[in-house]
Amino acid sequence: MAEHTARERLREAAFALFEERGYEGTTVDDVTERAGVGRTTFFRTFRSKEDVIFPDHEALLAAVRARLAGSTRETAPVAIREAARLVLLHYLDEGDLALARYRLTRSVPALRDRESTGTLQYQRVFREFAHAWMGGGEDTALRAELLAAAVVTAHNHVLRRWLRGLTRRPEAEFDAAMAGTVALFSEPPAGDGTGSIVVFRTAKDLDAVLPALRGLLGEPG
Amino acid sequence: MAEHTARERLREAAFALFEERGYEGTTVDDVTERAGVGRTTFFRTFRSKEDVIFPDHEALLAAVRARLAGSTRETAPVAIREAARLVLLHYLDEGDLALARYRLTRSVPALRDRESTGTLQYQRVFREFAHAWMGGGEDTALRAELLAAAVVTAHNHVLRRWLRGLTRRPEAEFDAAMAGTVALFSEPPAGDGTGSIVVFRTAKDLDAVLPALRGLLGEPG
DNA sequence: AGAATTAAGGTACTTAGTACCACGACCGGA
DNA sequence: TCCGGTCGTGGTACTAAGTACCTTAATTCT
Repeated sequence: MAEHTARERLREAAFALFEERGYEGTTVDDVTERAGVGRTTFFRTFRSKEDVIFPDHEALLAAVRARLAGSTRETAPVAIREAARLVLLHYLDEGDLALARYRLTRSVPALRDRESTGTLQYQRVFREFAHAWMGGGEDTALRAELLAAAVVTAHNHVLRRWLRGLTRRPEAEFDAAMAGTVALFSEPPAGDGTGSIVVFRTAKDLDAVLPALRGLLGEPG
Repeated sequence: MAEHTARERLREAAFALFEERGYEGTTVDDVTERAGVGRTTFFRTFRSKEDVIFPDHEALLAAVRARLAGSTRETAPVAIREAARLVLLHYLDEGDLALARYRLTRSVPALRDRESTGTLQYQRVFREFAHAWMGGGEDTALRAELLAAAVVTAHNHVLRRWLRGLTRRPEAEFDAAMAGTVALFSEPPAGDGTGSIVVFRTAKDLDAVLPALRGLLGEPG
């Protein structure tokens, strides 16, 4: 179990050096030297120099996939919210480490790109499950993609606000943002296929139109 | 203007070799050898080995930015649609080249990642302009992000369908997809701020509720 | 024609990442 | 206790992308 120690030492050495000399100004040899391990060990522990910044990305992605895989069409909305929440909570849990990563990804284009592809992997997972839940047909492909994009975007938005210190209640904000966005793309009622989704704007107040709407829709008991 | 020739020769040699031996199995030296130019010229013409696959990404991004910059809040929806359409048309115009790129990006993870970060750059541009048009406040940041994500997602969806040979009318599909998505995120009517956006589902037919809706909303002349 | 600027090639170097081998610790079995 | 295997680790050597710098040919301006 010296693996654990080596991994930790490498990660700490890397973050420290990246802050001191910058990411590009630090070589892998510098990191291994400070960590007191061999160069080979670095590339055995992390696939690449960038990977040391995103050490548990794969695990987190797998967790999201597992959370979604354990769900069905009926529980899809809550599964999606909770899977995304899983990611948020992971970052919140990291604390300072997440902040250090944020500083790096903001200042180093290569790392920002790397992080972007990471979030797109989440998006892809959400899309695949959402599309499967929608039946997998070509007609629902776009909606699944839009849903996945919206989920990831909303998550990243809240996460970024927290990383910038703009909120102290990230979970609450996340719930609010997620509820608003997922609702837009959720599935129409299954069945006869004659239903409609209506989106409209009005200059009137919501309370003014609500009673009439209820009447219009029949408001079944 | 021998620049043009060298650039063209490099691009053709690169695509040919990538198809023959695969992307990873081809070195930059291989490409320059077939193109009959020096190695230095390659890296002067393209910033990296990956760049040869996406030669005019920067120019296209600038075109999008220019199209958006020449617009105002009032014309925002059409500007966004046309800016995105600009990108689509560029790819349609490329024809076989776009198809070759698609084959490569599908099979080589590094290239897929690279393309992803490219699309995210578009998304970023859309977001910035959309957010500015919404006033730039924190309260509209999420909506701007969602809008940008939706625009890029819809564009990519249609583009991919065309690349896969699933449609012969990409422009028409694009217009349809774009109209549906942009409408969801467009700005509420400016003014007193008392208006509402209503989204609801009904099992009834659209025609059945439409007359009542018109009456409800006052249908001003 | 001669000088100056520009485009291209060549050489040498740095660094990420890979392949392969060697050494030592630990561990089960004879 | 010794022996043989495996595993974690380090070392060496290599490939290939990307950079820095210098040189040379072509073109243009005076």
